[in-house]
Amino acid sequence: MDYDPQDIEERWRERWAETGRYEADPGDADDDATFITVPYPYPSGGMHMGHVRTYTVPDVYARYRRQRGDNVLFPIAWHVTGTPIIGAVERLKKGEKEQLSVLRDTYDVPEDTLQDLETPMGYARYFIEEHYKRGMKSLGLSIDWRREFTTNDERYSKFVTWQYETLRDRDRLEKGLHPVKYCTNEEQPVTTHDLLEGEEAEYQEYTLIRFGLDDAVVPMATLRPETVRGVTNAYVDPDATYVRATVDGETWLVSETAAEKLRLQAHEVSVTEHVAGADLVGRSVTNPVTGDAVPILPAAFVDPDNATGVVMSVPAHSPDDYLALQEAKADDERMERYGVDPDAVAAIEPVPILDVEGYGDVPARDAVESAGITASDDPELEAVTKELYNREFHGGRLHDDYGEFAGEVIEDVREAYRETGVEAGNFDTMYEFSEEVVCRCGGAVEVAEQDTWFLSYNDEDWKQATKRVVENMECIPENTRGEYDHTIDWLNEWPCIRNYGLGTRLPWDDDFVIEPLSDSTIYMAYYTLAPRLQEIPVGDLDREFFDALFYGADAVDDPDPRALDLREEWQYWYPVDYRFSANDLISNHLTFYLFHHAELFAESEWPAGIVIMGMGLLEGQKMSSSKGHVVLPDEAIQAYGADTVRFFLLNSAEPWQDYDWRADQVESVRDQLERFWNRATELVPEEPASTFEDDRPALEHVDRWLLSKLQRTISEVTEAMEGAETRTASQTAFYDFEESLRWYRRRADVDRPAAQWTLRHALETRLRLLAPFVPFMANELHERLTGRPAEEAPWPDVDPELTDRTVELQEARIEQLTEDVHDIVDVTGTDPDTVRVYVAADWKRAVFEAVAEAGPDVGAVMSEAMSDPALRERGDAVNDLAGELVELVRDLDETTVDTMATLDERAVYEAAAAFLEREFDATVDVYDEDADPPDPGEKAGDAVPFRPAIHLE
RNA sequence: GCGAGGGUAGCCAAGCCUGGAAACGGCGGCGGACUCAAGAUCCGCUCCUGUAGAGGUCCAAGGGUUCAAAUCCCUUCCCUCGCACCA
Repeated sequence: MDYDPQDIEERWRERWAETGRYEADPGDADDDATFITVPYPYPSGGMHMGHVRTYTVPDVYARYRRQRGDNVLFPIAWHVTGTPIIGAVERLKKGEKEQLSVLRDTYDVPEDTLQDLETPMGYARYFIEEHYKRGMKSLGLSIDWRREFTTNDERYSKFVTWQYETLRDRDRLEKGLHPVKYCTNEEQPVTTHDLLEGEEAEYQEYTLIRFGLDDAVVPMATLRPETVRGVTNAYVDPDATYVRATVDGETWLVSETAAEKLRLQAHEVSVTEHVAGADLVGRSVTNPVTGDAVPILPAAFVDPDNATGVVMSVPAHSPDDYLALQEAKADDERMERYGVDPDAVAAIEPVPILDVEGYGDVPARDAVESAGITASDDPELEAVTKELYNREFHGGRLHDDYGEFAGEVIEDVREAYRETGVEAGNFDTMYEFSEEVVCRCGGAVEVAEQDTWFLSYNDEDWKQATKRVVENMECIPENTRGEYDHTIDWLNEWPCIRNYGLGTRLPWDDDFVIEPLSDSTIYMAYYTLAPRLQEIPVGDLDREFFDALFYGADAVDDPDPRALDLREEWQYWYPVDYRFSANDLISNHLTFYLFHHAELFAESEWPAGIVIMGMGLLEGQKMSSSKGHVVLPDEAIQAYGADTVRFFLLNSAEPWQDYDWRADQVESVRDQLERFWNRATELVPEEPASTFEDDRPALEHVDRWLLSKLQRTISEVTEAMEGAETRTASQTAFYDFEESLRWYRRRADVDRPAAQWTLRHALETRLRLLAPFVPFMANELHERLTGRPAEEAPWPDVDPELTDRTVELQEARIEQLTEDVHDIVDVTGTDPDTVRVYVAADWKRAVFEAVAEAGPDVGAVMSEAMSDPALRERGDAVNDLAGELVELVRDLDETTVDTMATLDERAVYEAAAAFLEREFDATVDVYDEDADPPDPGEKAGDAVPFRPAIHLE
């Protein structure tokens, strides 16, 4: 019967759906409950091959644990919180070309369905049903479908509400100011998806150095606050409009636009007077740190729309400032026009504040001079500046007048220096974007500061508790452990609410919604409750209900019995044994997951393990739905079958390694599976027999060899699966054993009943090992072979009765001999009629015994051998041979060597003579070297134990 | 810059932790068997040299440790990913 994956797979899908095969419920207390999760998909688009492995790896592990007898729960749900889906719907409604192309071309959304996607939940629902669910079912994922939910469900919101109320009570939430993107036209915060320009823009935190001018503060914005001692002058744009304004009760002088920005950034601002930039030029301002008075000079390069519109000049360390100063000095006329005394300008000299290797006293001068730059419009200036800034930041050491910071490298102390200045009242802070940002409505977007709730991931005791979670957790691969610790150390407060989006409202202020990374930290617990929670009215799911559920009957005055009932269910499944996730989520989602479990649940419910998965490429390149560079699971399953897709994904790399979906490789996998299928069906009997154990025929040497290899396969596959090494496991069960089978078919008369029995036994075992990977094919064949699906059969155990080291070693000799004869045939280009094989003489054998006795040490072997008078005579020859044999034995364990010592080589080769005659179409004669054999090629003397001499005629 | 992971024969890729095989396997290529033929299947070969199972030169580059290094150490070059308030 031909391999027809579509037919086979469809039948199993139906069967699994009809029987609810993977629905898991709590069983007996002594059951082994295994709970496996994976981040729920975010259906802002369709599922493509990049997602497929993410869900297939945990499925394979789940199937493995089930075969090992565990009660396994593998659920899924849908993350619809936040703004991406809303953004996608907006773009669709506006008829954006790019968005329509992604939907129509990349994800094949039918034309008449597009309008259903015009509401957020309609959009989400389409991709959930038509892509994710359909794809997951096609792939045969062993999911308990009764437990699915979305994060927009009202009961889920009740659960998140409980979580955030609890966190607030425990002081893990705090209120504070936070920079947000704010559209000045729409007068509201916007997200990255709302932007027309500047999606890449970053928040830059400027330090404002509070220079003084009479009674007013002139805040100079800088990213390098430590250069404050090197300021020689200030610059304003003489043509721009500045204002005198009251800012938080003080008088400030800033550009007109800066005043507006300061107002957005939580300052009280009222403008009292407009001032022309030119009127400020020529006046002097006082440096708050040094107390020095420096002049304000005119400069056209000052941008009044950036930061405060007033900049300080540090000519010793800024190439721009250095050149601007040179230009000012060279243009007396211009200075005079603005009422600046040219002599005062001429007197300005750069003031160095740090030393940096590779530059002289005045690094900026060196930098521009060595690059041959003379004008501030030189295109090379930017690169030179960047280079200098970098060198100064990473290697610049501050001069002595920096007090406690003297001698320190900028990189290490900039932040501390800044804070000291802020505390002393000399510095302030202002945010600005790194580039221009424009809203889709056309309005300018500025940085605003808004009151926000934060999760206090910076709390030291919370960090410590989370580190204990990591300590007790299994990290796969192990080298990710440090990354969690690193993230915990570095994590700061996290703003956990947004102004809009789908999801749960902040319980005490429904203007805000809890953002996606914050509403998904403990939802694994919700899986254990989801189906039965449906029976409980939403109104009953209050704080008390969940307190009773998660903290027990004693936690509340009047516990709801339904909550206590659910508590048992939760406790049965929790903790999560393995969460399968992706590398880039360590620095946020996964660590949040650990934080919240550490805080909210007892140690016994903490995450037990996380498996990190690598990412997927398509034909060597990153997948991208916007470029259409994706493969949809449906297409691939249609073309190759789900088993092929699964096997390729699991077999081409270990879960934590990156993999590359390549059509030619996938095709080859499909061919391999087909070949396997064809071979297997030849062994399927007319009537399925449940077992052949009762009528096992007498086995021959080769049969025992294959069965012994099979035992080795079982133990290797099992060990690999325990470590979630799906590549090693599938490689071993499939390809490696295939190698053994190839040899077996060559060696054995496979029509014998014993061979048939052996092949069927091996097939049955292998189907069970492969069932997690290719469940459709493995179950089908196993059922045809034995009457029950592979997944109903237990995971194979190693049968010590069938493990036979001696047989394996014997067969290895025959393989070696065959290969050697082949080599000689190839090299000589002859076609022998006679193959003579000479087994090493007895004394050589004795040397091997000495090696086995003394171990891999030539000296020890020699003293052992020399005690034998017969060997002593042969002195040098024994020494040479001992060296050779020690080499041979070095890597082998003692049991193997001892077994080798008992091997009767002559008998082994003679038993294989018939095979060798077939193989080479020649007469094969086996002789003892020391029995005076016919030796036309004078080869017999070359024989060595386990390496017989060969002569071809 | 910081943190992580890499660079292995035409391509993909194992081995590296726990030094001791020109280095698993696949794809592609070449030759052969079977066949009317094609496909499938099977068997060889696929760094260089070689009419005897061998020798030579190799695992980004350069040094070092060692009797012995793809494997350990150092230096350099190159690639990928993350560095947040975004899922």
